Amino acid sequence: MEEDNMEYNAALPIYLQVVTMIKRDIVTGELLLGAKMPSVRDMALQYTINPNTVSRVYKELENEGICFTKRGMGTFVTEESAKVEQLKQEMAKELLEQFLTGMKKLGISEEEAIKMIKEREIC
Amino acid sequence: MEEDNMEYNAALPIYLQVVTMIKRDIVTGELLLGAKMPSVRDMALQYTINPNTVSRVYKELENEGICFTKRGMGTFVTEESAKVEQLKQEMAKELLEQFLTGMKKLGISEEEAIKMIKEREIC
Amino acid sequence: MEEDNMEYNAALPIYLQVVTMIKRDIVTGELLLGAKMPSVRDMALQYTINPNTVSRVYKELENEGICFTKRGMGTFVTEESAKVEQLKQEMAKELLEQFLTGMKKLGISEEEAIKMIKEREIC
Amino acid sequence: MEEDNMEYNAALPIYLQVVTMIKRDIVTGELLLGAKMPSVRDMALQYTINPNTVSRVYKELENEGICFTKRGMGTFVTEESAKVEQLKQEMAKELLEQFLTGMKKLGISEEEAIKMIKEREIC
DNA sequence: GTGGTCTAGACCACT
DNA sequence: GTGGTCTAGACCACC
Repeated sequence: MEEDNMEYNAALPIYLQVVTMIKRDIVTGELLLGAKMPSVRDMALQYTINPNTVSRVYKELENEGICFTKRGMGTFVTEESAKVEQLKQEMAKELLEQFLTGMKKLGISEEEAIKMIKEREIC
Repeated sequence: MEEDNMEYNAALPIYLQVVTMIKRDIVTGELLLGAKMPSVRDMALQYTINPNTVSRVYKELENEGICFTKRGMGTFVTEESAKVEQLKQEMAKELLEQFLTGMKKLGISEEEAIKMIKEREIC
Repeated sequence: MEEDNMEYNAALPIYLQVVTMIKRDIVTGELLLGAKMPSVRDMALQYTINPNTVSRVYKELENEGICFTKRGMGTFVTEESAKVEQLKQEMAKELLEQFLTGMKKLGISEEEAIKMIKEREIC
Repeated sequence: MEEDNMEYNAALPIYLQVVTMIKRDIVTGELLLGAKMPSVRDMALQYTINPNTVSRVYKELENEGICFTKRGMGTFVTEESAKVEQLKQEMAKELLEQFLTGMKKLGISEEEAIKMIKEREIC
């Protein structure tokens, strides 16, 4: 989505931030199932990071079963739609937890939170 | 709440991040209406930031009508509960927007989001 | 066991060879459950490899659940004996497969292989 | 069997590794008794090694009585089946020793090793 | 061209 | 002291 001139959060390793961004692109369909991903060198330029850091990103994504590599061919998005669906659920759940804990810190219950969503819907 | 060993986001000025944390403490009641807030020096130690940055934080909070200063006495939380309630609504709304836009990016509608909250509630 | 002046097989990445050696040390009890492992820098000296390569070794072992890390404290062997037992079984199975496929290539059946083991036992 | 794109172990001289591969081919019958072996040049291409190295391989095989050379005709596999049988036993024994010492290192006895073979057989 | 690996050296946060 | 991360630059095997 927005790669260049990215500002990286100091609290989280760059490679994990890039992992998250790529995951989002896969879930949103910006990166299609089975699609070839940018080469290590290209992505290094896109995200203005070191190629080694990109390798780490790809390795992490591979460990999680989200990508796979063909030697000499490149790195590709998994072809299993179930994997992507699982990823979507995980990311949604994380968002939801952040939201509800944030609300709880403000002293707002889940019922009230749902009510706020619905009221907003009307506007 | 949790001041020390804080990790600051490079993308946002530190003073604004501290402002948010203090607002949250006021909304949750950790800092009561009319209560005396820590001295600039003490808060600088608590948050491990520069006293000048704390001054900026207090100035910002005063501008927003959340705090007021008595010369020679210190800085105090506003005594208007309406102000705090308004603050709570603002912060809640921001959380909600973040949540819903995040979900939208994942291709999840508000209805589905609400459903997820309710399902989670059961567990 | 034998770390220094090691000769590394060109066919397999060094980091995976070291991973295997460490696994063997854990299975044989040379590295006990929960024991502190050498620091990244020490192991780099022991195995005459780069500290970064050791980090990769430790990360791989952690991914496999064989080690865990305490920030600022070091890396430790897992405390779950079940994990070590599983590791032992995996390594034994690999040895067995290598043996039987090797024998098969020589035109020797499993029965004959077993017979050879038993006959050797007598000597 | 598989000559090209071979990966050679840095710990053992290449010529000895090739010797082992050819022995295996003789034992398995891939190279028949008395058969003419490839010319030094052809084998050099097959195994992507230097012709001098092939000469050394043939010399070693001749020393072990596995091959013989007819001047001007080429190199041939021995015609003595007893020699091949002996070779087979030697290679099998080496495999077996490797297997059992490996298992011993894992703390697994010969009886248990045999049991593992049998259990595997059932599957 | 592709990714995979290794080294060297640096800085960081945590204990 | 510990491991974690990042960069820079190199060489390799595979296609």
